[in-house]
Amino acid sequence: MVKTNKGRRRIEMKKITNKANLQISFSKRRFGLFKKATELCTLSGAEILIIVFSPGGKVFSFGHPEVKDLIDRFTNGDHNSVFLHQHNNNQQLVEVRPDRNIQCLNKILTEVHAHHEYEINKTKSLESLRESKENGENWYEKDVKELDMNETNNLICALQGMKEKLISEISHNQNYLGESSGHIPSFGYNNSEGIVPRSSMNYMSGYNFNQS
Amino acid sequence: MVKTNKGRRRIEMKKITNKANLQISFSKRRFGLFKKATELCTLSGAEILIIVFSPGGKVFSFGHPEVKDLIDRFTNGDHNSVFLHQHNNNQQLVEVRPDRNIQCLNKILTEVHAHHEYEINKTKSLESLRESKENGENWYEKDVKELDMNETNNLICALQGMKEKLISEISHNQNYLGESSGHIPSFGYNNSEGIVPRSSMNYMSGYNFNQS
DNA sequence: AATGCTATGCTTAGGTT
DNA sequence: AAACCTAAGCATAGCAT
Repeated sequence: MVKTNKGRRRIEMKKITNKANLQISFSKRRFGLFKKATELCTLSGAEILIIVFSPGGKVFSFGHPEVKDLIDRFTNGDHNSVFLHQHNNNQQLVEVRPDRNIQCLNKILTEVHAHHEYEINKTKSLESLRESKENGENWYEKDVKELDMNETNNLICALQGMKEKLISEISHNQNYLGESSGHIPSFGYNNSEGIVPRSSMNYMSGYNFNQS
Repeated sequence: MVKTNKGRRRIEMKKITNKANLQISFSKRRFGLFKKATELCTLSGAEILIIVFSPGGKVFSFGHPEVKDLIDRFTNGDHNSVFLHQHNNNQQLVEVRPDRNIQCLNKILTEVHAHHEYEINKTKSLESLRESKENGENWYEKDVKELDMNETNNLICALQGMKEKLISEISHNQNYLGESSGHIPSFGYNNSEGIVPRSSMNYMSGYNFNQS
């Protein structure tokens, strides 16, 4: 048995051209990345979300422990944020300004937060309309100009609340973050569903995952 | 000068109790994680988002290249998603079902996507109200019951569009994803602002970042 | 406290099975 | 192809400054 194994070799830090090598390397390194994240969570108690869009168009994600909690914490506190990025293949790492980053991250989470309020209002409105429908009313299906007096009153009543909400939004303008309460849409790791322990996989003696 | 350096030593994979060690280890490993992510991006062309909530309450994030693109891609395609997680400190990794994960991730991105349409509509409505205000009209500040005939017509006109939107939402129900177009809120790494090249930092000869 | 050092442990590129 | 093997390369724990 001739040993021709040369061990790991340094590779140039640029996109791998060989397609088979790229797939293998992606797979190994993705796992390595998630393992590092797991270790960081365990050792320091940090909470981490990772989303990886693979070159093959698949999506892999890592979340610990529940992103709902992460969003809550992010939304309520003030934080620093640092972006690291390798810039233009020029062998340098760059740092993005924390204040800019916090704006970026705040934006996405603000969208999520704000949208939830929108969802609540929409649900109420839809229920109100359905209720009318169940009561045999049909004014909401007519054009406004065709409504009779009673139906017009119904419309005006139903829309009164919306008008108030609209006006109140003028004063809120776009600062709708920070004072709403209630459920925030959550995603990520969830202890109560979807967890599949892999009994044959021991953390210390090796690891492998199906990419599915 | 006596060399007492014993080199790296294996540590137990559990939360570090010594607070100073924890901080140093977190800092080093967070950087290592982001470096691995950078390499994975460069080597395979993957696109990655990482958010880390530190034990100290800070938030660090990594994004490449722009999350807008990531959201677009995620929203339009079908993907597989794999969660890795160390479960209950029992030295095993677990895998979360891809179909559950995709639902979770879809949810958050759907929220973002849908909220943008809401934002567009809100902006239009607000502009319409401001326009009226600039024209010296003040019907929108009165209670509905106090409006005169002309003002009532204004209100009905302004609300006609909202009613139509509301009704159209009945048919859409909650399947508002997938057919909207236009700008999607974006965050993350952005080439055009906030990038701070660190001239003294060479990728090959070492690296360090301020945690800020 | 943040950075430098370095021996050791861990990751992984390329090969083999 | 998918899992295994091996040694070179890389990350980092503990210490020093």
